[in-house]
Amino acid sequence: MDRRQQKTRAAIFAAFSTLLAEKNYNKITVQEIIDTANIGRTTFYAHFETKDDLLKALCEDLFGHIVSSAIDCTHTHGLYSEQSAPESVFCHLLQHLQENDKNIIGLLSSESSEIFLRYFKDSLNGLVRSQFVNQNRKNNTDLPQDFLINHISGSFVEMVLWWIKGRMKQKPEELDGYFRAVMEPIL
Amino acid sequence: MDRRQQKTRAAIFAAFSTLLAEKNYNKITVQEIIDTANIGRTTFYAHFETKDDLLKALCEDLFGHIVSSAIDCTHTHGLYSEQSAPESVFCHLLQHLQENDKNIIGLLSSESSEIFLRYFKDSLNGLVRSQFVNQNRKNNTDLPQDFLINHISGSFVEMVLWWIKGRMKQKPEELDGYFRAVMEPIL
DNA sequence: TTTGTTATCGAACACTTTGTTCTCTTTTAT
DNA sequence: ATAAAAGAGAACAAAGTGTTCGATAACAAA
Repeated sequence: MDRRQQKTRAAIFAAFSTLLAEKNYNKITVQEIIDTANIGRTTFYAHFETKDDLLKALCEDLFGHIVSSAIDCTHTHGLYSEQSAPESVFCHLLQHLQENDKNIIGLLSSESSEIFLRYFKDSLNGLVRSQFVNQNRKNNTDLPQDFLINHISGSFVEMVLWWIKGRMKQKPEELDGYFRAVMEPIL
Repeated sequence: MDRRQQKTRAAIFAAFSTLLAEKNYNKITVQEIIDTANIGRTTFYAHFETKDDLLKALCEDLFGHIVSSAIDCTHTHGLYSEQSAPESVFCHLLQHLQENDKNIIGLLSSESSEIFLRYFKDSLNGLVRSQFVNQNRKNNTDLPQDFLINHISGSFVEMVLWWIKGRMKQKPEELDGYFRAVMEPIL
């Protein structure tokens, strides 16, 4: 890929992230992104058709990365294989988040956090589902598997949001402990 | 309040809901709302300053209603007072939703469901919190109260979304059972 | 029924944003 | 060095925003 394209794409992503930290997604105009990224109008539209298109690309970049990193983790350990395993996927995800790679934290604490939260949950849902299938785990409850998967990814994502909004005072391991506690009957 | 105002307000809400069922919130223009509601341009702006303002008013109307109805319920029963009480607040909420009062279901299954989901969760959070304070319940876990409150309302709301997206195949009582099962360690 | 008040209407307004097209310049890979 | 590709910048029509104005109709209260 052309170096110029890479730079432009990065500049647009950066400008978009900056603006998202300042104001709501709906209020951000393409013109502002162009100005902040310091690029030509035509250039923006050569990369993305619309603002929504840009959002989608950013999310894929963000969560594709974080989830694929988590999948590597599941190859060695399951979702929560060992009772005392500190290397659980969830803990790994939390640590990854804390490092604030690609400024996911900034986006998840922005006014438009719901958007990213949904994307995050969808990605996570796929991850949890694949683990459920692989494990072929015996369901010790009579709850539908689909419900459980949704409950796990939903609760995790809501917890992450709570964590971030509360300025991330807990350590990832601590938060992982909370999650284990409330998920105890099903994990 | 003037009869004309009531009619106009209702017409705007109806038009807005209709449009939300068709397309994303971001894509809806004030002009479309005006046309669908079949009112004059000036009239719209006499009622609401912006589209966001309209959204806020609609949400307050929706969730103010549903939550206050749930609060009545908590006066007689706690959140989950009796082991076998079918009149739990959560069950009550689910039944209320199923009746589809004010078309909340339509909005929660729309493309812009995240927006309404957040509003719903915030309302619910207040409800759960007040119950926690009133009960002055002994915490059988060592988890922060704030975390628990967030976990309960978050999980509930995520469950509702799952329910609706899955075409609400379960009965409210059934779903309430699921919720009890996964909330077992803390409720 | 009459009267003063008020919501609604519709046209017009300046302004911003959008997405596209054009030509010209610069950068890149080979 | 050269051809291909990417970016800059100006200009454009189209659509949406939020406001102002005067005229009309519906309203509540006397």
